[in-house]
Amino acid sequence: MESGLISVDRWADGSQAYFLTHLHSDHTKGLSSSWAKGPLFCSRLTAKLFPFKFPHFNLSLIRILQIGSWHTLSLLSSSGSRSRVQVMAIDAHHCPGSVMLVFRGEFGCLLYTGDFRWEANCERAARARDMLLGAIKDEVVDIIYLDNTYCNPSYDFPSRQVAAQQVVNIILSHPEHDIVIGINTLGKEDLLLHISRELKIKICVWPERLQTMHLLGFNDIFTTNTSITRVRAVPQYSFSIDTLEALNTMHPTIGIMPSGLPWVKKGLQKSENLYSSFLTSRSKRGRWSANGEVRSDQPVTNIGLIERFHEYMYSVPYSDHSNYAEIKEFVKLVRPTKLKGIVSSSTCYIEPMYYLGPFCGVNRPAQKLHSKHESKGSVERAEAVSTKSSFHNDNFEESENKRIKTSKVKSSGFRLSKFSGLRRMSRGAKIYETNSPVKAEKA
DNA sequence: GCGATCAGTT
DNA sequence: CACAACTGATCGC
Repeated sequence: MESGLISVDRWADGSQAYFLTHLHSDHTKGLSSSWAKGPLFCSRLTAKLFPFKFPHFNLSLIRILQIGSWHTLSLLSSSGSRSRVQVMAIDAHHCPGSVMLVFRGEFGCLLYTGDFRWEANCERAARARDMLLGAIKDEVVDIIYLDNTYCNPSYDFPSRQVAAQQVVNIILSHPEHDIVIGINTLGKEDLLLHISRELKIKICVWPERLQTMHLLGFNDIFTTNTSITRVRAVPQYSFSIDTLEALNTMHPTIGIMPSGLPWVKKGLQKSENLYSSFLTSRSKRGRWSANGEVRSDQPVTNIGLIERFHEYMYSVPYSDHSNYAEIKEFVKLVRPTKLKGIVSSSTCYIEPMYYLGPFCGVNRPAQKLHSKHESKGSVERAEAVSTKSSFHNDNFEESENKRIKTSKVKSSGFRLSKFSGLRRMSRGAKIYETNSPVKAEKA
């Protein structure tokens, strides 16, 4: 394999520059405290959090990318000549420190989103949007390496703002309960801040998480003292129905999982009314206890599901990844020549071009302005294609499921080692080789 | 002790 | 069941 490469969230040998979009463990697999393969570029905040995750990391290898500024690297091609590469980091709004990366060079212009949430109507998103448009205004983006986690029209869930308010409503409807919220080592801070602000209470976290909060600059909102607040965040992995049942033998407690499982809609495109609130239907069915819980006469603004899948446990669709509509908006904004997914999941991986191909194309500014008039028509055409596609996709998923079920049956009685082969593949990409056309591969 | 892989959790 | 993000066990060095 040729040398002279750039790697993003990928840590194999052979690159001259390594980029980290954010500090979640599925993007740092292969990174360690003893890292010595080359310079590592990341945002200032990621760099600040770095020693916490990798205590003895050689910090002299870290290069900070100023958000919104072009940085120029000079890489050595195999022929010995220098090749100039420019890179800009842009806020990805996924977790603290997370960025997307725009690369320019003789290979063209590439955009690596990392994990990202592209929410409209938020100041921070507007800044990122302006930055991105500024960065690519004179470019044609050849490839987006896309966070395609929820790149499927069936993934529909509300903004984090709305989901956070849903959490607050659940807490308000349980005035006598202790509240336990499952979170990971990084991310969902905004949710906790929202709760703290709305309810005017501190949030309890575990000691390491408090350190992280302090590093992030939140000094007065969080505590490790369980006795001064009824809202507590705990590591998601250590949080189960069993835990809650045990807690409930001491004191009434409910759990909230701000993450993502059951928003997958089954009959979504059917007559199922998107706007009929799950809350309402639940309370009609009497699944909510009577005393002061969420009432059915409140304004129905929640589109995503709040699911109470256990007496003590709620699931709220608070996601740090973009939903399908947001991904679509993003692709329409950038109009890349091509898309590649950076996530390939065990089941139902859909090639992003399958749905979003219609939104790719030339992104020259003149055409963007022009397209205003025609956008309606083109969107409608695209929707038609998309709808059609989803039919095929349903079939695809179904057959996938059948296939897996079949293999399950065939090997019943065994722990399926076959499954391990189907598990999530690691993310990241080697996105540039000098002296060769743009080339990418999943790790 | 370290890294990689696998298994299992919510 | 689905997913992202994570811990923990085990193996080879």
